[in-house]
Amino acid sequence: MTDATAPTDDTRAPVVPDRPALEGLEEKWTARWDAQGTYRFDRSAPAEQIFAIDTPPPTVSGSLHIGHVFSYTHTDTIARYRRMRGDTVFYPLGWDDNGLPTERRVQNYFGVRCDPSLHHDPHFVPPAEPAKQARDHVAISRPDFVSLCRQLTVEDEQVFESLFRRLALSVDWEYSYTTISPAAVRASQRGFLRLVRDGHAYSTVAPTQWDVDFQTAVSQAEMEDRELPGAYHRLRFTALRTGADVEIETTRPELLAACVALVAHPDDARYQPLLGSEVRTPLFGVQVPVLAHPLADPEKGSGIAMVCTFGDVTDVQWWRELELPTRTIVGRDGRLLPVPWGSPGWECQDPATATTAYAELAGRTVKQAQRRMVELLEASGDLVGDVRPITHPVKFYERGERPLEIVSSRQWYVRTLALRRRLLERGRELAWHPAHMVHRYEAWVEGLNSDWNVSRQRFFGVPVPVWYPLRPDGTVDHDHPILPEEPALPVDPSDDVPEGYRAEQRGTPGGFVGDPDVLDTWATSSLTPQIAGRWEDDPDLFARVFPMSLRPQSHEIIRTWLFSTVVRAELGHGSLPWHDVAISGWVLDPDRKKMSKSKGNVVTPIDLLEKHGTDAVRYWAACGRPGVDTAFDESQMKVGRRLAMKVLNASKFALGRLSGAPVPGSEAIVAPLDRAMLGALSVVVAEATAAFDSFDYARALDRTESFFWSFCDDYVELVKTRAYGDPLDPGAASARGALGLALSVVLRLLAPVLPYVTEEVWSWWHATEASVHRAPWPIAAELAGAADEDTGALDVAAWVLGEVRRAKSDAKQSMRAPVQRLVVRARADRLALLAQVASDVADAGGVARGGLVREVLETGEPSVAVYLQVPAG
RNA sequence: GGGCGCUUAGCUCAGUUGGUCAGAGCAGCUGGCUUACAACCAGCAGGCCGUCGGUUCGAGUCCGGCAGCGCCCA
Repeated sequence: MTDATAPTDDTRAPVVPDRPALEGLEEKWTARWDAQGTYRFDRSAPAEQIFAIDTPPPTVSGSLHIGHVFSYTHTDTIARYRRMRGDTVFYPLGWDDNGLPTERRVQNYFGVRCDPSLHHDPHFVPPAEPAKQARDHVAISRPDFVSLCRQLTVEDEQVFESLFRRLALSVDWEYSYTTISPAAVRASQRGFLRLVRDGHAYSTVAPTQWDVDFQTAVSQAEMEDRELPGAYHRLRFTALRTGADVEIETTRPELLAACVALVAHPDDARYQPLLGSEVRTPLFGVQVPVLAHPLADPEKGSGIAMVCTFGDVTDVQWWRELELPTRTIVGRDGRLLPVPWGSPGWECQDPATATTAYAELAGRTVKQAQRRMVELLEASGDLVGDVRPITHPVKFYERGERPLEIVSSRQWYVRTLALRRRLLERGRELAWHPAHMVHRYEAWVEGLNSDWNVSRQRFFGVPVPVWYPLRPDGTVDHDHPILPEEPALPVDPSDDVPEGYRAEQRGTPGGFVGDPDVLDTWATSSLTPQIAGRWEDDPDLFARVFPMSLRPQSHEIIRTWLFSTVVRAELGHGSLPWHDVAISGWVLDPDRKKMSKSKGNVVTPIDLLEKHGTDAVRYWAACGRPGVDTAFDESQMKVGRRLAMKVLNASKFALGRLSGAPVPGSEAIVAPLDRAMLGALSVVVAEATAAFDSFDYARALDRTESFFWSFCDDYVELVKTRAYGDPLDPGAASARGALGLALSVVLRLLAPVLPYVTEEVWSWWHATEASVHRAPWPIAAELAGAADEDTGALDVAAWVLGEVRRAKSDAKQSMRAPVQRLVVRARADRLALLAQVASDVADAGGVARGGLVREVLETGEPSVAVYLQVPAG
């Protein structure tokens, strides 16, 4: 039979160490929890009983930092709370091994480079001495490269896992996953193929943001603006009809050869006569139309702009909406391509002149070409006036070093633009903590300007599971992709052969080629609920855990991880991926700057854990309000350590009073002081519970902690004399019962934040196999029989005791100094309360027998007069 | 340029429906070895709650302007 009011049936006579210590608790309990399966997920639980957490999989090739400790602690407090509330918590942790960071690490570590055109070599061994220079790296196939990536990430995962175990994350490690495991690749490819099947994904040639160093396409979510110096150059075009000059301003004169039109605002009177006519470009003598478009800003430069293939996203828009031709001159390596002047598409006034001029530019990087172009224009007299330096935002890949170029290339896209309205609705259905974070999501969805490009021209990642037929002439037929059957997944098209083909047909006319690309890492990470829940591989598990309960994450990846996960759940499952989202803030350095390696202000988490102890570091983390950026503050960890020590010592006192005689039940708790204390605790239980229910671990901790400190400072001092009395005395029995009950409740309230010290104390008076982390969360009913609703008795007692302490301190006396006479003047109702606790107050204050005097006060301020051994005044 | 958030004691921060809300901890100062705790305890001092205006009987608390900081987006 279970009894909600008696959750600690497994108590036993307390055995309290002589000198309790924090040292050694972490090793001891980490091992014990592991051995006992304390945090094991019970997969037989019904879905409605499961609390599933979609934990961020850390990038293991990145470095561990204090931000991990911070945000993962937040999640863990929630997990522990839900577990104590009786939920079956599904709390797996994955490792994100995908993507560029791992690739670069492997290249340098082994001295290799991936060449997707090569095939798997079963006898491959990495070079004994990795070459220093990238150009000397050994070229290997994608499967061999990926295998090296796996090899290295396994080691990295160990480092993370040991930190997280020490941090006491109550994860069930049996359910760990990696984003590059066959199961995750299978899920990712299956998800992609279903998007293709359902028409949510398509491939097309389109202008694409391109990083010229990484040689890959980049999605909108991976781009950022950086302020760079630039300059306006005023270029002179010539109107064909009149021969008049037409001056335009551009920050990218090197793209002049790619010019396909000029545009002006339709209402701009200056250029209305020109609209519909043609002008000739300087140097190359190309005829281009002058067109109208509202995006041309009359205020900017000369008010008329040059449209190129493609200088920026506005060029793309003009190209698309005005149906302009393309003149591609920037190659994928960021250098200017050769141009066949005079041939179709490159018609010009005088091909020989154009060729001569362009010869100065071809093969140069855009930056070099710009310098040379300026010289050429100056020489020809087509550069008008001086260049005007400006600072302007330029698009970069977030990991890149050179500005993105826009190139036309074939990519796979997921249709997100068409989904915008639905995604906004989904965002509003989610419960956001804190609520205002929904704005980040909405701003992002509303600002979407392209479908989600999921192709990446990388090697280590999930291969795009697609082949293409080769026509008899050897060209690729992209319109009839060959898709694998799901049971064949995972596949690597660079190595596997599609149904109906033979390996020898790869790359031959009439044969096939594999898609050389991999999927965007977010295309896989967006499926973490599906991967963790073993979607399709374990339908029973998946049905129980999906949609999940909670997504915890930080705010800077709302536009990437959160957004893409919502997209995939919507397109793949017609649901939200989770009900609640809890956003953690950042860890700032003491100067309120973002912590970063380049600033040298990063602290190694493991050192902190060793220096202050896990509970202390978790305390600091749990003080950081949900969603609020928090300063890194070691002094707060010291406070956490004091709190942990206090738990040990206060428990030693309380449990020391409980040994030797049976612990009284609620019915023995009769002293007004005790009942008032438990009444106050009852309020704290309600507040902490409400706070945790809304994912506010910080508030729950705040309430519990402030109760606990005043419990120690005031209540324990007030009750001490009774607690040391004969256990058979009713006053002593009441004190012992109250101490036991309060300690039990407080330990459980603190357990989510301080897992080690609370477990240690719990073990002093509970059965060996019991864990505070499996104990039921305290509820009001436990206290109901022993608590009085906020009578104020404890309040009055603490007030008078405080006055006594002040008097002794003012008199520079020891707190043990006896008090001859204590006169309390207050209203009658306060005095009535004081009467209930008078002996406790007198005992705690060292007041002589009969020395406590109460005087009723009709008006005026209440006061306490303290007469020490040597009467003052 | 648009959006969101922040601005309370030297420092880090609480203050949830407007009425003991002017608080906590740290740092500082002064005392105290007190049978849970000296890695401790007790006490003291500390602020026109960024600024200007508005609503109200009453405003850190609501509204608007401004300034500074941070982040997101253009």
